[in-house]
Amino acid sequence: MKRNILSRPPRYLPHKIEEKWQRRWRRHKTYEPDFLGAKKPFYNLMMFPYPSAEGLHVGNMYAFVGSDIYGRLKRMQGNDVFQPIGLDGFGIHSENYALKIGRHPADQARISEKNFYRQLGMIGNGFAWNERWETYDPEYYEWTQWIFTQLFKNGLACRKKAPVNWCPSCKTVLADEQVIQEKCERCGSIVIKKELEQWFFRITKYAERLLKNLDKIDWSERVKIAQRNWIGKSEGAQITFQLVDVPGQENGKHSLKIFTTRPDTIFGATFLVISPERAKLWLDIGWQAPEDVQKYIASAAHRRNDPEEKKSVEKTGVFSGVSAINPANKEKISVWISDYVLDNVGTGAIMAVPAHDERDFVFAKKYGLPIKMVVCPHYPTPTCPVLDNAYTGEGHLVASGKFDGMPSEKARAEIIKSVGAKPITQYRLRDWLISRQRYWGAPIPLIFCDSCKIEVENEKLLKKYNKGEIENPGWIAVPDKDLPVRLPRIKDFRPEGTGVSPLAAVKSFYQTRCPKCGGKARRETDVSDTFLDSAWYYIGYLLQAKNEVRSTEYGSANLKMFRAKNKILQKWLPVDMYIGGAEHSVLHLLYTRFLGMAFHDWCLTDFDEPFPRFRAHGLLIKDGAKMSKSKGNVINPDDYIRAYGADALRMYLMFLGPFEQGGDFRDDGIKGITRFLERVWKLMPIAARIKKNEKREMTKEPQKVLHQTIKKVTEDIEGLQYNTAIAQLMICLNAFEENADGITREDALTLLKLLAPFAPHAAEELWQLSAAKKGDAFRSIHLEAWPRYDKRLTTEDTYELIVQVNGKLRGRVEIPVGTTQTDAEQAARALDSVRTHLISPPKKIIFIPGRLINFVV
RNA sequence: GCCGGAGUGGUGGAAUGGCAGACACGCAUGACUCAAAAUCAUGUGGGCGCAAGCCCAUGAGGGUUCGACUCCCUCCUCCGGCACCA
Repeated sequence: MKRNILSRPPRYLPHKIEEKWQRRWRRHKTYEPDFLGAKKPFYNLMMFPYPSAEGLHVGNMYAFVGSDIYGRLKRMQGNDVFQPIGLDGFGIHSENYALKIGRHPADQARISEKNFYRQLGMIGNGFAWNERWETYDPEYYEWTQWIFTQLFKNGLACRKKAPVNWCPSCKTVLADEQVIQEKCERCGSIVIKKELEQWFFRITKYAERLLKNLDKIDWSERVKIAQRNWIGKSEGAQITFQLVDVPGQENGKHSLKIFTTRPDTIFGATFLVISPERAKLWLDIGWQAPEDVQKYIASAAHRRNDPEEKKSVEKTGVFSGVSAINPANKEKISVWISDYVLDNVGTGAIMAVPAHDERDFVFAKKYGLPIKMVVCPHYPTPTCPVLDNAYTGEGHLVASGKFDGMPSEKARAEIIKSVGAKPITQYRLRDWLISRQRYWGAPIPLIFCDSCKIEVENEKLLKKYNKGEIENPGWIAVPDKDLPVRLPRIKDFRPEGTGVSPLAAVKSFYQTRCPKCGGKARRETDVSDTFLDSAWYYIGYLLQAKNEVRSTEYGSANLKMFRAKNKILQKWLPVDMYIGGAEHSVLHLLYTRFLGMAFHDWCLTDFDEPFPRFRAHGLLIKDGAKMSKSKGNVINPDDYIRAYGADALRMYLMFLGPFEQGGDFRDDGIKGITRFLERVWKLMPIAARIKKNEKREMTKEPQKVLHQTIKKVTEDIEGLQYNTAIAQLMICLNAFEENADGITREDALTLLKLLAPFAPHAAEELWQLSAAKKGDAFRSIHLEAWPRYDKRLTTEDTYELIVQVNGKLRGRVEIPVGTTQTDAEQAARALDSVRTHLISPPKKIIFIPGRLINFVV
């Protein structure tokens, strides 16, 4: 084989080799780990894509290649790498497209699937194809449903009536996390609030743990910060104010609880404000409010639901006529109703301290309410400034009775005690709204039985129910043996906007028997949020491990199945390296952590953080803007792969900027990579001429560069600094070409190994041509050992000393490593440029061995 | 408004507080060619200078330091996230 290339050096023709190696790798199961026998399991995961009909775009490829390079390094370093692939094809995103083009989502899924897998195969990643699966596969969503029933049985799923986000275009409710700047995450329509009864997952039960665990996981800092903000912990107090002047009621009969993080400012609380929703509740229980107040309450509620009006930041409000007593100073203050108070935060009521809260200040100014300063930033200077906006910082208390002079931080606890308030921790995080009134999703595996509900209404059970021991009366989980609840193929899958799923019109679907009493019962017809599908997929791949043990063989015995796979789960989980987009900071990544904790608490797994290490990749943009269909700047990798080959595109994508930062896709740079690969191609036959044992006198330079390259490429891949790793490979090639006679075959093969993660096909082809002997069984370069560097060769024995005068570069001298300051100084002074600038004797000499000498005059 | 990230040649981008602009793209000139493409060679931040060389330069302005792209403060611009969260 070697002789061949010597006589007729082959040209680099990517399309001739890439498909060949992709096929061969699959046939030889090059990237399939031995799940039970693996000695050093390494789970390398990249967020799986949702198969949009347009196909894989170059941004997906960017992320996948970045993950693959890391995985390939780990594999060559001797790990058993598992790098799965699948499709997140259930859910609104896929369904909306199907609706748009008028094709059934199930049919569209098959089409997209084929196209996606074709494209994913072309990019040259080391995927374990055997374990792939799709979230809409009934075998997959059987598990999704089983997890749902587990959440239900463990008290983490509950049905609640609450004001929820409703997308008028997608005609379904959405979780808080899926509302991006008041808009639907999928279609961009402005979301409105609707009061509906829905299924929720109790993620709030885990709020503190989700927050605290962030400290122990190794994640991109920006994602941790996003999660911290989203969970939004705030510590404060619940304070009770007695109400007076309630029409037709005795004073002191009613009270109002408010939440504040600044109890220290209570002496400055000059009025209270309640949300319009809260006020409406008062009306409902018989409050005789003046007519204008009633009017306001009705209009404010309307405003909140109007997509146009809700954008307004202008605060409106009305005096309720009711007053309250400030428990700190016993002053009588007015109670207002305003839309700037949110109903779902705290108690839906606040104490307004206009001097120390921006919003209260604006409101007080507008309605001429008193502003009383109680925290002074300049204490003990008695004069406090006249405020033209609120002072929200810390200081010392004034006008606060016996607390005068106390630092505000300290006063918080003291005042809580003195007014008999309750210290409380609040989270911004809300429960995860899981129901969707749509068709294309996993049906929620619950059944409602009227007669079982009535049972709850007997006295004994009712007591339990009231104590919170029985939840969701009448609702029963579909037993494991009846899973999956198959999504029927229906003709009319269009969402109606009536608040129910299209499945609610399918009698054969919802009519069923109660698993408990056997009576007539009705299935839940909503489907679950897509994010439930993706919240456990990392386990899903492992459940697929070794194709022969598929869930069908185990029937519906899911728990048993889980246990049967336990060895594999224990061996491979948690995920060693997870890479994905930062846009999932508070969506997928939060939900997955929540489920991970639940699994752990149910003793299904022995870890509570599924992704101890996560890195967010950057965004690939085009002409400074995000790639999107609407802008028409989405790039399909197919054309580029056809023209330049997958290897060139891979390397180009990785070369255009730091992986974690992203970059701008401009195709003029891809040529440089092609040139590089062609030069590597030409170098191999030259290097092959010299065998190891007849080693010529190796010039020191290229060998040094090679070992520096091993070091740099290894470290850079570990740190996801792919752009500089590629630059170093180029430097190495440049050095090799300059000394083409001095390099050996071994040197060239080492360079190939370093190139392998980036350009897997080209590296494989050249490796097989140059390294493999005729008749040998196929052994992929990607399973070869990663090169190690010789420390002696990465360090120099002389160096260029930088010579500065007053910090300005004046020259350099070559001196041996370890030269003393005196000798270095002497060498430096010998330079003409130093002599001209050193007009007077230096006051000070800074000498940094190995680097520079600086004469300060 | 708050919280992140970033601002460096014509372009993408390199630089543990120590040679600013690695590595590429592009461009220019030359070689090869009838010619072009490809390839190879050389040059390529700005200003002054025949040259050696000198000066200026990392969004703007200050500061710390012998020395700042890098650390600190103030401000401007862009990108991303959150947004009346009490």
